[in-house]
Amino acid sequence: MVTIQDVAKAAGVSAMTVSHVINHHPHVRSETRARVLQAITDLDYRVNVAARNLRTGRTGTIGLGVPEIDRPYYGQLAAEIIKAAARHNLKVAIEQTGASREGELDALALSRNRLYDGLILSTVGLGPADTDLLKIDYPMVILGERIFDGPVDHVAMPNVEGARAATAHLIERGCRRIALIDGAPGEEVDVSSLRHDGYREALREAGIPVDPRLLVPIGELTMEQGAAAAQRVSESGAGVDGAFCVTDTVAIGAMRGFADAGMRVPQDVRVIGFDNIAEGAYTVPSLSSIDPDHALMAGTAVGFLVKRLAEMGKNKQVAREFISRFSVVARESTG
Amino acid sequence: MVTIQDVAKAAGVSAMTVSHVINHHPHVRSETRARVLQAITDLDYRVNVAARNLRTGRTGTIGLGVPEIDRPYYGQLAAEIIKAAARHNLKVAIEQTGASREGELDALALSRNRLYDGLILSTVGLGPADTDLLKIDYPMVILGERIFDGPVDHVAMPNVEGARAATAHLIERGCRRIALIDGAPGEEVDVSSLRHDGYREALREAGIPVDPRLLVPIGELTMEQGAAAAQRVSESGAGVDGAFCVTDTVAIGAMRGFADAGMRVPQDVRVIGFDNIAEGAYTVPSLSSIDPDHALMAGTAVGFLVKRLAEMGKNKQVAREFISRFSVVARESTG
DNA sequence: ATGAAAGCGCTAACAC
DNA sequence: GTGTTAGCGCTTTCAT
Repeated sequence: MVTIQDVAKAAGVSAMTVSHVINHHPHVRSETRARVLQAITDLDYRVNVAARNLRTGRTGTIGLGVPEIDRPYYGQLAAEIIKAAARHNLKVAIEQTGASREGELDALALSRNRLYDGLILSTVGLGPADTDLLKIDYPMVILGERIFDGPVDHVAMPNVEGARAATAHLIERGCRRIALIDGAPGEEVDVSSLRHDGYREALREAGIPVDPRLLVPIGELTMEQGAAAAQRVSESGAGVDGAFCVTDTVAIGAMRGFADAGMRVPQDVRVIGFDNIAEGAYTVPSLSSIDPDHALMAGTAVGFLVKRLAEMGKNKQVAREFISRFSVVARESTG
Repeated sequence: MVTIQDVAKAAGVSAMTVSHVINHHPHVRSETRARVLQAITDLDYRVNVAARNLRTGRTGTIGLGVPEIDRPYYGQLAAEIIKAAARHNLKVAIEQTGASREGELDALALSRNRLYDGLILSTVGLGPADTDLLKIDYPMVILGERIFDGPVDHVAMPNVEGARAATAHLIERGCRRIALIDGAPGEEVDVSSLRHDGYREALREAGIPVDPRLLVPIGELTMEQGAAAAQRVSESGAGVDGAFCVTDTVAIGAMRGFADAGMRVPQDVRVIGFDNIAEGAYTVPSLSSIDPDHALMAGTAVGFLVKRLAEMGKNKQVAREFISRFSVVARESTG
């Protein structure tokens, strides 16, 4: 293995000078720099990342904690985050939390190992009760929900407003018996309950009462459970004519479930989701959705983290917060 | 920061003993071990991973190079690989190669930085011409295609056989004018050309001539291009009554394209894909596919890599190779 | 503009 | 079963 010493010897300088060249420090004569660069090329020298890490305390890698990387929404988010991180010369390691509080706490615990320079954590299981656990001196950005008051950076979706707009969109299209297919209510203030609030707001504004028979909670936000929920509400005799699904994944499942129940989308029942995953444009019928601008969220989250990294050791700054914009994407499923 | 020395002092032993305890070395008196563990707990000690890396030359992280993590197939593969790696206490960092030869070469180049202990690379752009570039002394597993003769481990799909079975399935269901929607032919022996071969074999076995008008190459294996291709072949007057799509993603797009062209699936045209991504079970109609057993492939790839890691420094072993099994998943799209 | 010294925290090799 | 020594490759500090 070629070390910085070998390069120094070959270039007739000290290891320090080689280090200066590698790290683009200014005070190196250009003639010296050229000699060093030549030696680096000749010997095919590569910095030993582990040694640099030990010395600098940085690893050049950030962690990304998501429920499961194979869910389309998180895959698309991860793709954007990896690209944004690359612009800052940061690598991204993926942790799968399994959408559980325990998994998310495990991801948090990693921070203490200083395996990564920072962590972007997409929470769905943690709640306000866990605020204290987030009070760690470690660069971290919580992604997805805005549920903690603690001094931690957030990049959030416009959950309530987006859900209200989605529901209002169905109402505009003539729906009056709108089902809400969302996560089972828990004690945590999570994505489902925020979108649940938006649904209720839109109904109230339109003067439509909430019918409990149209509230269909599911245990997991999967296509499978979305399909089962749609079938259940179709056959319940509640007279459903629209469905707001808490995520696109659930919505795609729901469209499948309605088809199985003999309901046509959008003629018999209109369906809208949330997230605007890429697949939604290609389903039959194509899926209307709320687009929270993934790329903007991903870029902002990485930007927040990079700022935190730069601030390490300095006085703690106030928590940054960003709530993404959204737009209603009307496609065939609400046509 | 608490170091191993601090723990040693607190426990009244040497740093070496603490190290032995941490690394589960056998020859430590259980009474001593207990004292050390107590000190670790009391001080909330964490190993400094960077220091350990420098000393051992291992990082505990492997790289996974995929075209794009937001494509369902790669997301599902990555999820399995992360789980399999976790069983060996390995973290996974994701590199996106953009499905280009350059991106894949970049991922390969990372090996020289020794940033990861090894690399699992899902190739779609590299070809036999790049064999020499793979002759590096670095633990690596090529995933997805079996196209190199070099001394590098492979985990491959049954591409030709799977494609033949998919096409044969369409023929069984009565199709005679079967379109092939696959990647544009290049010089590389890539996934498309292998599945192309399988398609031709099945037609030959059934005595059906290949009609060039039914061969629809696309530039990128996306839903968008799948949709465009389906529309094109529908409107070409070639009388298509079936379509084998090189991936499920393309097939989902193709079903959309057929719908846009006024063709009903499966009544007017039957469609089958390849990969059996989770979404295929929930499309309307649900998508028939070839299931190459992702979990088995992922587990085998990680297993190969772990074996290579264990062999580092020893004599080079012969390249391992594994070709996954497959099954035909018949759903509504070929009903 | 360049370099000498020191040491980041850990563990392999060996001694006892 | 436990401890001593040495050093992994790099960069911070400070000197010149």
